[in-house]
Amino acid sequence: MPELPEVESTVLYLRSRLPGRTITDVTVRWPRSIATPPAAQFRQLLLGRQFGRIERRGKFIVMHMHHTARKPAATYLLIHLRMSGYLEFHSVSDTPGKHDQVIVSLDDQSTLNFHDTRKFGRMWLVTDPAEVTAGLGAEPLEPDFSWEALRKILGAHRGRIKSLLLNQRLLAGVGNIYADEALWSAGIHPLTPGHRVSAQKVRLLHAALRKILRRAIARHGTDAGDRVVKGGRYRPKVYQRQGKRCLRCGTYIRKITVAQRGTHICLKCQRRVTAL
DNA sequence: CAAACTCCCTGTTAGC
DNA sequence: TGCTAACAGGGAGTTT
Repeated sequence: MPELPEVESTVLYLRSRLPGRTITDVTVRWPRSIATPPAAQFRQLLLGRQFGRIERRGKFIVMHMHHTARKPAATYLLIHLRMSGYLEFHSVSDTPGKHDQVIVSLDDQSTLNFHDTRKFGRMWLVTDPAEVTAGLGAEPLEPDFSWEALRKILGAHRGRIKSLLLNQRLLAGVGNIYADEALWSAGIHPLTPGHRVSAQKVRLLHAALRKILRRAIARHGTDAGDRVVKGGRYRPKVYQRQGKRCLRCGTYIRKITVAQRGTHICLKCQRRVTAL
């Protein structure tokens, strides 16, 4: 499931091929993949446009589309891969796969295919990316994201820390894999109330988050066996390792449910905080 | 403010 | 073997 590192890897990949390319056709095979505008308009507005800068905000891919004489309004194409989406280049002569929901033809005989088995992914075409990303919280890899900034976020909430880490309005880009990895690394139990995480643990969590996210980007993300991220070489330390031994202490990794999400923990390394 | 639940989807897996 | 039901999960929305 694409999270910050997987989306960042996708962005780096797209940057190597898309800027400068012009769209010659758009085929929407599953209209609900387009959040806005309606599919026909989406296609019409994209025809003849050229790709500009490509960025990431949280788990969103943000692509600037150059304006043209006929289409002067600034336009941004945003993509959220959600559970099962990924982007892949094909040749125009290739037959689209069963799960290719949107196909964008380019002026170099290639196509950009939005493959999405579970159809949860979405694309937006807007004049201002903020229309989509306005509610997002801090970028954990931004230089100004200090441990004090994390402390301020956690200190303001009594909810379970795992829920807080997954909340995109607080932190942008962290999902189930890296939330579990960071909490294990920092030795924090996922049910700990945010405001009860000690300053020392916040420091550890802050360092762990950044280190793990950077490391995962360098490894092109995590291949969690869902084939969404092909060739990702980040190896989780606890995620999906239930029943195996903790790499730090040897205790068996447990799997529990927190906030309706599978959560992997080492009960010895991640002590539950009960004292006030 | 927090937590739980519902919905959107389909491949995978467990159960019979 | 073949079928069905449960399950996973990001995020928006609704209910408790």
